[in-house]
Amino acid sequence: MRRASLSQRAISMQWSKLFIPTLRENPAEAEVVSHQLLLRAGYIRQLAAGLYSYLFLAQRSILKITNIVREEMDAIGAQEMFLPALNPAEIWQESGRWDIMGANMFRLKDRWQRDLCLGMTHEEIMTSIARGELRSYKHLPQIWYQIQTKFRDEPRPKSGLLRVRQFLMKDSYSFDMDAAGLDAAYQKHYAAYQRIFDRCGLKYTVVEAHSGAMGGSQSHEFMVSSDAGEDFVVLCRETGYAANQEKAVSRPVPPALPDPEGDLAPEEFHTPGRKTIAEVAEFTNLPETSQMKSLVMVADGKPVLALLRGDHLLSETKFAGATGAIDIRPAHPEEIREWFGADAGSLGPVGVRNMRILADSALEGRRNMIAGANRDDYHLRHVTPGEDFTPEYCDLRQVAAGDTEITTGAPLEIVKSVEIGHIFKLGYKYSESMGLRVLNEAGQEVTPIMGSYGIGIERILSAAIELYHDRDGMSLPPSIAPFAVVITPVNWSDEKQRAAAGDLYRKAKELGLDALLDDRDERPGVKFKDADLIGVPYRITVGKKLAQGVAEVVERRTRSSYDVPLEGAAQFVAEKVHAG
RNA sequence: CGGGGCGUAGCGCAGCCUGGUAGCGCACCUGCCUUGGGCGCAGGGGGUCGUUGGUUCAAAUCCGACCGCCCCGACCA
Repeated sequence: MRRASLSQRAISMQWSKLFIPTLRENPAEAEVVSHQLLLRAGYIRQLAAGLYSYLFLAQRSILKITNIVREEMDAIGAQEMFLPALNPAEIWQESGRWDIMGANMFRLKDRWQRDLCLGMTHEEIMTSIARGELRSYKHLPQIWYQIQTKFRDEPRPKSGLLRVRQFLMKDSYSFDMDAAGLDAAYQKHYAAYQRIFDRCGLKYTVVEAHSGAMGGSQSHEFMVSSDAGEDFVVLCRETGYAANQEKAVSRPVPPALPDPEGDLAPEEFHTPGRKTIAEVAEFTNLPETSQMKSLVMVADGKPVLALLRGDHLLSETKFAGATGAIDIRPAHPEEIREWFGADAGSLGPVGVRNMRILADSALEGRRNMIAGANRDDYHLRHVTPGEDFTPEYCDLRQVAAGDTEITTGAPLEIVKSVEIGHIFKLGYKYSESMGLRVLNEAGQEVTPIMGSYGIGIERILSAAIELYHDRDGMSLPPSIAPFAVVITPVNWSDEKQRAAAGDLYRKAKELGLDALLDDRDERPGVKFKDADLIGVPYRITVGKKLAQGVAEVVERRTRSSYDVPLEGAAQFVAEKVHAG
């Protein structure tokens, strides 16, 4: 006896009719967990390196994510647009990025041999729209966004959906009259991103990020800690300091041995075959912290000598920032030979005249260290910065394990992370180069200031899987899971269970839940395994307790199980889901 | 772009060294059976052995070239 109003509602999400190609074994090519599970759970299939088809489950999840993004972007007054992915070369040439992007940009020609490319981001297009239409301060501020496919010819696509050649990005762009306006737009995005990632159920950290060589005054990245990540984040639990390793600063561990006192002159000594810091340290019986590391870099074509404490690593990002150069590379061996008269392994700052010498701040105040002599197989002892050579001090080193917070000395952690969002203040880079001008109140032409804000849609899904999985599969947050609840009759050939499960399905739909009915005539084990694998947050099992009018609700993540009266089961789940 | 690994049925793999009928598990189809954690029995379908040259009477197997995919380093949502 069914209620007429309900019996009209068809069961549309019947597992037996859906395409959910789950795999019992992990495909061999998948290394990271999210990649393995996306394949195994039938979310995606690979077409080529860095190109994936999003099957039914992935698409449902992605739609949920984009809806959340859309709602929160709309809530800060951002306006959604849809821009061409296929772009003419000219617009990228205007900003200079046609050349800068190099091989990372997909390029093609049309039938008339005109150059085109596939968009990697949309600063140019957005700015070109703005310059054509925004004329007055009265038109500002504006925030425009899109959720669209981006193309990047990645040198190495990898890790499933984490690094691919075609992906979805929410990118927004703000236009303001002045820095204060940009601050406001930036803060709006910051807050919106927090709401978005909170709603997606992610655990994330907001870190200070490197903002690029041009005009970027401030930048934050939203990071999810994961071994599958490609970034390193430096965190301080005590002070709350959080920064990308590219930008992070720290107090280094003190030198293992105090420097010799006194005003000693550099003194050459023979170090046959000792090239690396470790070899020289062993040979001299002085720790790596007493060595001075000399790296020869080429910054925009000019040689620069970078000096670090022996145990420290150069941060190329910081080095680029310190030199102001765009193009950075280590010098070739022949160049080193030409400039120093010695090979890498015996290089040092003493006597170097023809290039800039940058020294990491950890060398400031040090005395009588070991450095290369610029003569093969020779080193110098008693080298003192500021006396034996004059460097420019700056922060050049990569924060290392064991370093402490720069002001308080509190311990730092270095955490591998996935970047899911990035906000940054562009400044005038595009508005300037592309000629966006508006009149201010005084009738003068001014250049609006811009911000740019991205979110990697697939990365939200991947990061959620990295964060929430166990031996049996995914356990996605209800907000982004393709289904919130699966109703599983243990024995489909049992008429009573079938009817009860159907009723539960309809009830769940009525309550606004994304429900799935597992109507397959499979063994219960198969159904349970599949439900666990695809990560449905709640399962209502209709089985042997049906006779007592009881269904079992299982929470995927905790494995908690609740015996609930049949009529109340859907409501029970709905409350759990809405409680977040 | 530098280094490493792998291409055999939808998935996971063996076979290759030592050339001679292409195999196993899972999945799939049919029937029976079973129904609270990938159940059992029986029968069955499915392969240009990545491509292409070469060696040979004969190549999945030996040699060369190419292509594709994965992983480690330089790039980024």
